[in-house]
Amino acid sequence: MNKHDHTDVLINVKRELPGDEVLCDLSDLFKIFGDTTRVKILYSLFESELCVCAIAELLGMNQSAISHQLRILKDENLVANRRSGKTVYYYLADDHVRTIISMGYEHLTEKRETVKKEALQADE
Amino acid sequence: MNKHDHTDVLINVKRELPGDEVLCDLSDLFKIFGDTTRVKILYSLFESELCVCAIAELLGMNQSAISHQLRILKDENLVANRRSGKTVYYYLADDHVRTIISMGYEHLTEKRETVKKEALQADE
DNA sequence: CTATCATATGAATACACAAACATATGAATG
DNA sequence: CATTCATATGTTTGTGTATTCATATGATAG
Repeated sequence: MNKHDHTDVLINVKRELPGDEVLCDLSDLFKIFGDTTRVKILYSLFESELCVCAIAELLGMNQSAISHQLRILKDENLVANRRSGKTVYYYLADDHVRTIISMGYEHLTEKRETVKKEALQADE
Repeated sequence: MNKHDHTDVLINVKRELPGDEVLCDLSDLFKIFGDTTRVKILYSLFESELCVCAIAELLGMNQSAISHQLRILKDENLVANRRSGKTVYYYLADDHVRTIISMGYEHLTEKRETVKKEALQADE
């Protein structure tokens, strides 16, 4: 073997790496959070449950667009809904949503601080 | 106003909702995790730092594809690298990566258990 | 049971982006 | 300094998907 060899390291890594299906499910989950509209919807529901047209009004978007996204969120068990007459109220189905988003938020703010620091150092 | 009105609720929601830019950055961050290849790379780095071709070998993919993804991960400050001669070793730059992924993983396992329970109930 | 409001769904379009291919940079070795 | 190995980058192509428009379902009131 002339080119450099990684079999030793890879043995350990492979052992700890979850199966393909799990990793796909994981990225599929994060894909849900990887859309501005969906994040906005979820964040809005932090405060209180909302009906579809309220969300549409809030985000300045089509009712249809919101409905489509809510369906995706519901299919992934991130939101649930209850019907009251003609209107349907959506709410967060899971506290993990809050945690996951907060975690991302924290990462962002730390990153921003780092950028600030670097800018200050560059000024000196 | 005949159609139903949400101004009251929306006032509160609007007050707590972060600005557009923050929410975009947030979804952009999650978008990074929303790709199987990138999740696999990140998960691999949980164990130990790895050079590009080791990752390529591990995932059975092009070196080019891996490089492109590593660049994206680096731009988002999720991984960093060090050079040792010809080879470049990548490693996790931030412990948030572990937390975020673990959080997603946890959500998934709970969801799986719910599905199992439902299946059991359906059997009865 | 018809009209209207609230939501859902189907189809079409437009855009983003991952992977592959080709090629460039960059470091070490003889 | 030319060659080879390791990685990076530019470009293209195909696929996935968010949004919109049009329309369907579902519920209530008169």
